[in-house]
Amino acid sequence: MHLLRENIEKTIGTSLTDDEFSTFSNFLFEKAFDKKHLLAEEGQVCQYIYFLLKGSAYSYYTDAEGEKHAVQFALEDFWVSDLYSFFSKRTGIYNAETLENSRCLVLNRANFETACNTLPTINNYFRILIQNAFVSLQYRFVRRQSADAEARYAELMRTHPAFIQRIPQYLLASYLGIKPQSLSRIRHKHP
Amino acid sequence: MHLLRENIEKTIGTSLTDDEFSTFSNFLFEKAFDKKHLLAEEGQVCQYIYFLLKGSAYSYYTDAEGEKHAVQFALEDFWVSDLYSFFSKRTGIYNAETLENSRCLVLNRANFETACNTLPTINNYFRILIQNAFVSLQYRFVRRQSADAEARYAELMRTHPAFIQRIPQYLLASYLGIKPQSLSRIRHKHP
DNA sequence: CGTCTATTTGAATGTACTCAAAAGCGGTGG
DNA sequence: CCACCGCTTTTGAGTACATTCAAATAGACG
Repeated sequence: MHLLRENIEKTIGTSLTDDEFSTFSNFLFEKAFDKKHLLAEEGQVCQYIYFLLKGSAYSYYTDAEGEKHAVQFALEDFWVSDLYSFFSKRTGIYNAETLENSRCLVLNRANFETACNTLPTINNYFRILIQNAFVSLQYRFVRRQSADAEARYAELMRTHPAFIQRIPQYLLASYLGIKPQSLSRIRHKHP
Repeated sequence: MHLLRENIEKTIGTSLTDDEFSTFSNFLFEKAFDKKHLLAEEGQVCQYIYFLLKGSAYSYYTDAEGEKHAVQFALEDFWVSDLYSFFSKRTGIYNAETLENSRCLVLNRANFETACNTLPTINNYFRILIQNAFVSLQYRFVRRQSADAEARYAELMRTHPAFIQRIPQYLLASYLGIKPQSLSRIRHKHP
């Protein structure tokens, strides 16, 4: 729980009062999930977002051929969900699932909206969080367009070494937009 | 100006009071720009975001080889800027420039922050705006990973016909992550 | 252990790229 | 007005990065 408080304070750049945080934390509940548990499912309207206290998870997109494409990885201190569905209330197009046994703080949409509308600090927190997510994704996108697989992998190693350690290779490949065979060849060249 | 008000009301799903809107509009000023005017420049900290009242603009990333990659197009009713730099206050890595002679509403960062911190409705507006931008970009990203150039172009035609009309082909190609020659070949096949 | 999943390696293939050049379009000035 | 210039689009031929298909090896889990 204090992991979330730290995350909020780090994100907005100021401390929370105990009161503010405790008000917000009443909107959340803690829950443990087994490995491979589906947190969000394509075809369902996604009702929750999850803050990882322990463990790991990822979200992915399944294309028409049934191929899965990793969208986001979440380790401790990350939020994960199908944000498309959560924000738009529409049928989900992504899946999210745990990679390890995990403990999460869970926030449902009604509470998310109430918190945003009644706690300016929290509204701010989520605005900044999503701003950061947006600029990160935009950068990942332009690198996907402009750099080859080898350079993108090198960049991932540099910026997210924890992913390389904890996420299986075929998912890292998918995240980079290549096939597991290609990533294996890249790793072979650069030990 | 009323274009912005409509955009806000459409985005947050409720109307603004005249008072709220007029308070917010005091943070903005209107400005005309010639075609090819740089709105945000790589290497500079980006101080403004621009809401297009008339005309068009786009943002792009320049890679190590000097190749330009279109990141976003903006027509009337769109915001455009280097959001990475604007939000983070860091040296910009994107450029933004007008494609036609344009009129914009300009919002500087200090005013953006003041507006977000003093006008809950506006904070909400920008949070939802960026949420929408995020989910759109995420979808564009997974389609980049999972669909070939032809399918991505067909999708762009369907979802953003106005882009096809008003944006030069070499920029559309770049936006799709392909070369102008390739887009030309795709268009040749599918008239 | 045995089975299932993940990773590695090899060879052939394909989508989009590069290089190259021609044709089309648009604006500018003589 | 049209001739010219620069920029955009088209078309052709050869190429490359990553893919597909295939199979062997390695690793994880019950």
